[in-house]
Amino acid sequence: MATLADVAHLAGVSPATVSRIVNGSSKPVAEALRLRVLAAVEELQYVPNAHAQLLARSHRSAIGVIVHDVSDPYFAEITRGLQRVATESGRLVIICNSYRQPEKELEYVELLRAQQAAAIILAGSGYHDDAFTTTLNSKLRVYQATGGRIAVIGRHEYVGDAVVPDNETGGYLLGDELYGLGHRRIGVIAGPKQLTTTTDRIVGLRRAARDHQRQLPARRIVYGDFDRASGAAAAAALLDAEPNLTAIAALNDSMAVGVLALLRSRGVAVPDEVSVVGFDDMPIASDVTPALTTVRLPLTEMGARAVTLALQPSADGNGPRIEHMSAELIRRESSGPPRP
Amino acid sequence: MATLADVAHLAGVSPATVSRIVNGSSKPVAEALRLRVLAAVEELQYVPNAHAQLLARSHRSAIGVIVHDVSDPYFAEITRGLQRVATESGRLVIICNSYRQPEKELEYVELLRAQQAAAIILAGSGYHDDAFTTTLNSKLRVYQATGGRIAVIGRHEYVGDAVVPDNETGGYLLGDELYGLGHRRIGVIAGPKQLTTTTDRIVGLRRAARDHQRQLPARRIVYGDFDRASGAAAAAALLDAEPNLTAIAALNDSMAVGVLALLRSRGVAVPDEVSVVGFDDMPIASDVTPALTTVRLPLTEMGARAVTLALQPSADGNGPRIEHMSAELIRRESSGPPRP
DNA sequence: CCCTCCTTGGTAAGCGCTTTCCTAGTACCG
DNA sequence: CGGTACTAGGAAAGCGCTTACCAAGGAGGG
Repeated sequence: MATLADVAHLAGVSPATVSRIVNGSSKPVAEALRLRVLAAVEELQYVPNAHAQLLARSHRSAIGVIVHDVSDPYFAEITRGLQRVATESGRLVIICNSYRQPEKELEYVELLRAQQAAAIILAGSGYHDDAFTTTLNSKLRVYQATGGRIAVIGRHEYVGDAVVPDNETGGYLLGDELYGLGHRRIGVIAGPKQLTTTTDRIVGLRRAARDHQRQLPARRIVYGDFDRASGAAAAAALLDAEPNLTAIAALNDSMAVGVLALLRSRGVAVPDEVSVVGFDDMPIASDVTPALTTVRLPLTEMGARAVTLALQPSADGNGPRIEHMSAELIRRESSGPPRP
Repeated sequence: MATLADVAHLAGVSPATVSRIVNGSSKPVAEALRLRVLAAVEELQYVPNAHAQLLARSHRSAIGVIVHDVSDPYFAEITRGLQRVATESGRLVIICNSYRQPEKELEYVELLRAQQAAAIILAGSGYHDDAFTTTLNSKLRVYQATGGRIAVIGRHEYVGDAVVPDNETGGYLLGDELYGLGHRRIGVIAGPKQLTTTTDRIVGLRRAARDHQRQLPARRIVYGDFDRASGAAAAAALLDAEPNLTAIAALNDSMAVGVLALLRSRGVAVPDEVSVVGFDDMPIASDVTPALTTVRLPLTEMGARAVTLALQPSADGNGPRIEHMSAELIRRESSGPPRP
């Protein structure tokens, strides 16, 4: 691998000069030298060693993002927005998949610290696990203390700025829609119990029930894994226990798609016999039959905001900034009034 | 940020000792010192600077992967397999999205070289653009010359080892299925013309036509973008031009889903009036109605193989190794015999 | 014509770590 | 008890780059 010194030697100048030319430093350099050096760079196919640069400059540049899984469309969207902004300011994005394992998140915070990341973006739901939250928080605080910036997407119990989607309102919109259509016996397929996303959405659903003078009994809530298979399984369990449900609210679209598949296999018509609604408005929501009524979250935008938040230091140092992102009901064909 | 020297100072030992303890070097260290150092590490929340380590060790560790877009399920699957293997051997994976812009690929090769990546995995289709191919190849060769390893997924015109999915056979399987069912007028919705993936799949389709004593006229091939919207648009164009098609083969599932949506909107029954087949067997293929007949590629496996290939130096230096991954027809409900 | 000031390029001191080589201390043998 | 052979820890030389500081030379003014 060609080094700065090699280039300097070939061009017959000092390393300092090469460095200045290659990085476009403010220091003026004679045109003749400049060309000679550039020619040497080209000849040796010189590319500066990013690690050495980082070490010498000692100012961080990369941005780390910790998600449950990038291949999940939810995080893919967020990551896309995030990458756009980061790339615009010439920063490398390091993507870390925790696969919903809390310990992995801790490891990754450490790794990003080791990588001298300028900021860590924590995307995805938090866990209801106080011990873990405390540990993570203390690790984050250490990172912050050494100048690291932190932004969190979709949870709020951590240090650092936050972009929070309005999960509670989203749940409310879904509940309001179903109760408004006249449904009375509604089953809910929630995500993992320990995720705050899950509980927030349920709280919204409950509030809608209350507003419609109904209630949502705990036995009608089944917990899944936010994936398709668990959606189908949960729907089966729900229908077996409560055969006369008229609507099922799945708390994300993947599970809703699973519900749709199960209902089809049992010959249950949607929405004529049972209405189904999802959450997140993933691309798939509009591709299934019937197209899914769901709640849209501005995911790309959320990713972009998180980076922006992380990169621009808070004007005044008073406390973390929080940006709320609103949820929106997308009405499609999978929901309708219950059969009389 | 605490440094090695800080730890050494706090523990009252030399930096060398701390380094040895922290990295678990082979050199034996007295237990008492060891504990004192570990305590200091804990107290200062010391994490070694990865860049400094890299520089000092001067041996590469990260793996770079260049894909069109990770949020595309096709690449998401590949990346997942790749990450698994890479993480097992303690390597950082740097994901680069080219968004199908050739220049971006060149930039990323440079970036990965700067990052001292141990290997570059090039995933996704190549381009039919000789100038570009030559440039990329020369950049890759420079990288290779300095000890970088290269593996390529799904194309073969480059230096380095390759994992190639059998696109041609996949196309053949699709064609064989449709012609075998009795279809005679088949429309094809291909991907971008300049991608080798597209042309390989078409070649397979043509071979199947020949084997069935038919042919596939160029006017029945429309080129899309591998995304849903272009699938729908292409299907519309195809049907307007050739109203009596009995089958449409989309060369990936996203476009097939678009086709399905368009047909539904026009009230065309699938597969009774028109059969539809896709390619890739993305998760969505089994979620749409009717579920999509398609061709499965072992994507996760391909990602994993690519890393393995890249990391283990070829036993004998004779030429790049090529691993073929077989395609498999997945028969679902979207294809059937043409209406008599 | 001399002195000063500015311009341009070079010198060298790190950035935080690893690792080779060395030294001092200990154990063991004759 | 003296000498050899290890052993455990430290000193220091880089890894490839940036940048503060310095020096030399030329221009311009008195």
